[in-house]
Formats: sequence, C-alpha cells, structure tokens
Amino acid sequence: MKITFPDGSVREYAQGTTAMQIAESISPRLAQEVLAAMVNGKVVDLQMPIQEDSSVRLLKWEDDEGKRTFWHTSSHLLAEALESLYPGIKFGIGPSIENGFYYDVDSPTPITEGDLPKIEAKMLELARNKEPLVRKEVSKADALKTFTEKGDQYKVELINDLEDGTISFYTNGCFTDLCRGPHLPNTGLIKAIKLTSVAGAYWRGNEKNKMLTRVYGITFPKKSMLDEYLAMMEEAKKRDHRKLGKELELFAFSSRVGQGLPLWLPKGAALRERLENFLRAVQKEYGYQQVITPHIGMKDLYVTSGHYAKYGKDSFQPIHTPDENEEFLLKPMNCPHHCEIYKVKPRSYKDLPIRFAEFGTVYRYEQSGELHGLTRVRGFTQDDAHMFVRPDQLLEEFEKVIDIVLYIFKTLSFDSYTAQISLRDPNNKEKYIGTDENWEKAEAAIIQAAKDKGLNTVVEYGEAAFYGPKLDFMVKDAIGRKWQLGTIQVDYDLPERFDLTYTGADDKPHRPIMIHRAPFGSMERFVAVLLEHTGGKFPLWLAPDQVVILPISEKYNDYAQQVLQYFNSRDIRATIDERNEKIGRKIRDNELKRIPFLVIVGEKEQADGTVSVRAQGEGDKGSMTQEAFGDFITGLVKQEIDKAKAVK
RNA sequence: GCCGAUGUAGCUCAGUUGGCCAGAGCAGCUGAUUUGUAAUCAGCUGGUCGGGGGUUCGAAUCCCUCCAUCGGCUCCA
Repeated sequence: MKITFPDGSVREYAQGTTAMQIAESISPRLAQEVLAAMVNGKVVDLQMPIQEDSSVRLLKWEDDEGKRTFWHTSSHLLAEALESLYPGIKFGIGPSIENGFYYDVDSPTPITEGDLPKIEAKMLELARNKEPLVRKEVSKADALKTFTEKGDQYKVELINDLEDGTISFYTNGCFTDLCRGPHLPNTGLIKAIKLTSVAGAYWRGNEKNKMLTRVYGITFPKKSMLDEYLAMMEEAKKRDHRKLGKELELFAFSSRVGQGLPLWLPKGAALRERLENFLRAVQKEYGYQQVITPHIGMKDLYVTSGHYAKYGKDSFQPIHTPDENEEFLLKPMNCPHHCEIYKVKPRSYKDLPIRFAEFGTVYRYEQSGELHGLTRVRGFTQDDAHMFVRPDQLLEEFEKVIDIVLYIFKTLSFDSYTAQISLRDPNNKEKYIGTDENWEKAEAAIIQAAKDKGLNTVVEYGEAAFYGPKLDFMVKDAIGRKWQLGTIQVDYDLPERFDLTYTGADDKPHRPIMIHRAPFGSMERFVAVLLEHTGGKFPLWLAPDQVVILPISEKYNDYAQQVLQYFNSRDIRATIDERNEKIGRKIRDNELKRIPFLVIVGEKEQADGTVSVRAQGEGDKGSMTQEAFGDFITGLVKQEIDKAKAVK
C-alpha cells in the first residue's frame, strides 16, 4: 500500500503496517518521540494496522493532537493511580483539556489537595512500569455488563447513550476504561507529572446532578518542560489584574460595600476616564449621541422587555420605597431605557439610523462563586449603545461597529482575540424568544458582516443572547481564561416588545431593528484584561502618571515645582517625589509603580534649566531641556494616536 | 448557589503538639542625613489573630456558624 506523508513524499509499505512501524522505518529517534498518528485526517493509535493507501502524519509533542493524546493517556494513568489508592472509587469522564487533563471521580473518601503528592507519586511509579495501553472492541451488552458488575453507574450511563458496534475499552495496568481513544503506546512516555488542583464539578455539567470531584493535572515527556511550565505559571500570576490593581492602586473591594462592587481609586478612575473619553471621541465621529438614564427602573419596564420573565426576580436587585405599590429594580441593562428614549417622539425613516450611547452602570446579582476580581462583578459600567436601524441599513451599521471594535483592539495592541459568532442552540430553541424568521435573518446578517470584514471567526452554538445572536470578541487573561470583551448583537425582538416604529417613505409605520453593542464590553472587564496584557505598563496616552519628577535632594524641590508647572502647562501628567530619600530609592520605587518616564533634577539641571530623563525599564536617557522633553512626550503620545488612526 | 481550600498590622508573611503581655520585613510617623540613576541609618506607632458562638483552668491554634477571598463547576442579559 502507498503511504503519503505531509511533505508529499510517498512510500510503499506492506498492508497491515502500523504507524509505529512506519516511524521505526524512518528513524529510531522518531519512533521514540512519536505519540500518535493522523491517518486520513483521523487521529489513531500507533499500533493500529493500516490496511489501505493512506495519508499519514506522525504526531509528536509539538503537534496539538500529539499533546491531546499524551494528556488523555495521562488521565487514564491518573485513574489507575486513583483506583489503587481509593478502592471503590467510581469514574466519570477524564478528557484532555487545553493545558493538561482532568478526571471526574466519585470517591468514597474525600480527595483533597493534600493528597495530590501521594497520587502523583503513584502515577510516576505506574508510568515507570511502561504499561501498554491495550485497546479492545466490545459489544454494548458486554460493555454494560462489565461496568454494571463493577458498580460504575456513571460509565453505565455513558454506555447507554452509545451505539452498539462503536464501543472500545482501553486497559493500562489493572485499570480498564470505556474510551474511544486514541492513546499513547505505553505510559512510560510520561516523565513529569503535576496534579494542579481538585475541584467540584457537576456530573454531566448539570447543577441538578451530583457533584463529583475533579482532579486536574498536567504531564510532560521531559522533567525540564514541567519546570518551565510551572515557572511560566508563576510569571503569569504576577500579571494577575487583582494583584496589579492593588499594587498600582487602581481599584479595591470592601466587604462592607459589598461583594463584587468595585471601588475605583483615583489612579484607576483616571485610567478609566481616559478610555471613556477615547471611545466617546470615536463614537462622535460615527454619529452616536450620548444619553443619560437612571440607575433604576420600574419592574414593568423589565416585564415589557422580557428580561424579568427570562431571568426571574432573583437576578434583579429590588429597591425598597415607602410606597409598596411602587416596585423599582436596579437596572441590569440599558436597552429598555434607550427604547423609551426612542419612543419620546415619532421617528421618520430619514432619522435612521439613530444611535444612543451611554456609559451605563448596571447591577446584576451574580452568584457569589462566580465573582472574579474586576472581570466578573455585580456592579459594572457598560460602554453601551443601541442603534435603531432600517432593514436596509442593518449590514452597513453592523460592519461599522466591527470597525470600532477592531480600531480599539489595534490601538491597544490586542492582537490575539477570537471573533466568536454566538448563535442559538438549534436543539433548544425554547430558550430563546422571537420568531425563527427573525433569528435566521439576524444570524445571516452577522455571518455576512463578519465575512465582509474578513474576520477569522469561530461559531459557537448555544452562546447567543436569549433575544438574538451575537458577535463576541474574546480575549484571554494571564493564565489563559477566556473573557468576552466586545459584543455586537442583532435584536428584532425588543422593538416588537416596546412597539417601536418609524414612518417610512410610504407613510406607513415600520419596525426598526436594534443593534446592541459594547466594544469594551464593560469598563471593569476591559481594564482587567488591559492590565494583564500590559503587566501594568500602560501606553503613555493612558498611563495615570506619565512622569514623576525626582529631585536629587530637598534643595531642588523648588526647581522640581517649576518643572512640574511647565509639564502641567503642556498637559503632561506629572507628580513630584518629594520624599527625603536617596535618588536610587526614588528610582526604584517609581520603576516598580511602572511610571513611564522619570526625570531627575539636581544642581546641574537647575543651573541650565534641563531635566535628566529615565525611560521605564530602559534606564538613563541623558539630559535635555524642559521644552525638549515636553516636545518628546507630547510627540510620543501623538505618535501612539496617529498609529491608531492609521489602522482605522 | 455547589465542591474544596484560605483568612494573623495598610502590604507580604512567621507563629512548633492549645500555655507567659502575638512576631518580622516593607509601608506610616519622628529624628539624623541633603544625597546623582533600582532599597541611608536610628527610634516609634500600629493587631477585638475575618465576625459571632462553643469546648477548656487557658484558644490565633480544637468544634459550630456566618462573612469574605482563592481554585474549579454551574451561570453570564
């Protein structure tokens, strides 16, 4: 039979040759490193005999599918260790994940983090035995019999959902698992093991089911790789926005104010304000009008919008008033208020599109376990806007919003985002409101707009809002958790519910379409992600303090004041470090605060009216006149802004 | 909300099996020093050991409960 390799070369092998034998025929080293094989686009065990002409790619650690196989086998190794240490333990599922693997188990004795080293040791011991992973295909009846006898009800449940003739078992050592595979040839390839955490996880992801114990881990073919990984995670933790937010005095929380209710400190507020002004200016160019609406609304407003029925009263935060017939709720979104602004007067087809923008603070009663720093909070400010458009304007308007989002991302160097088209779950349509026809139109518009803009998209079913599909821009945090930032949503439903109309050229009433959009998503989450991306080293135009002036000694405080006044006159954000400390100390402290530029003033500078400049992380840049430095800073800021404008 | 862990000074952390007035570094204050490119020296202040309840002659330490935080799950308009 003919085997075609990825480079296009073709070699002849006897029928029934395995991928492992092919690897051996190429080089002994390859045979040692290969983990699995991709045969005609399908990942398979290396021991599987190949029966016909095929294209074959040998998968190594460097290949994603290779890593997946490695980690999946690792989860079986974990299960084997758990079974020997915790007799009577029952198994749920044990897949590979983006960074490692987990296994869900139901253990008669609790497993805690303190037990992990012991389990790791057992895994290493079993790995050293180089146990082969043996595949066996079984009938559904036999599969059910095996796990019923073992008393593993979770596996029985899984088998019941499978079709007969497709079921396989894999055995490593004394552990046999229901598994589709593929797997490593043996556990000996696993050289370094770290179990990272234990957590609860609902069986089959349903909160009505029993909570199982999930053991997370990661493994590597070399010890040095594990060490590198752990060092990398340590580094990532230093960029955690919660840590940086505290260190740089950007925001804080107080249990007396309440969980998930961030307090913006002066520097954080300054940063946020600058971001808001930046977006305001962009929106003005795009024809948005700023509006302001109250933080509360009558309950009836949300009954009309459909949110009340969808989310239930527990998700809303009620406001108590002396008159118990008046029922107010804190607003969890701004759209109903904006719909009411639309209704203030009759609208003509000539007025559309109408764009109402508001930095609207909303409150949502998120479950306590879901709160997370600034990325998931109970009170937050959306950079919200709602567009009311005619059907013939929908596509163009949607694309303009994409432009704004991309402009912002480019300005702030967010280059590793994912554009996610969030559609409804076709198998669960009752979760959503609105007609099929409108859903289809809305979904088609989003897909078209994303295509026109050349976005590299992924489609996720079941991720739509309950009233319409979305285009979401996802960005990862320091340790790889995904967060939704910008979002654009098409909505045919709210205009119906609020009976929004415009008069057409035909003098008849027509229904506008709404676009909801928030390019940052929320100020809180955006600042969090920005913090983790920059490690607190903000671009100059955003930095709360751009320059700190460091007098060599108190003798030069007066000159420092004079320099400060000059900087103020040039709109450079500067402060003076007047502490009675040595210059080295002042440099250190202000470097740690990630101040972009430090200027040092002493006898020499005072004498000739100059400043001595240090750039953050770069050290001494020599001295220049105050004026030259002013030009330098304003030039840099202008450069940053021009660079952003160029990409628009 | 659920599973698990954690909670000691503004911050980062020590505090052995329950036992003398609870410790350190940094920060803060005071004083000395007046400094040239990543930590000057000395003294002082500061803690209902997350809150409440219990066990005990005695609790930061053991138990219960509530609160908050962290890692996940579920959720995310």
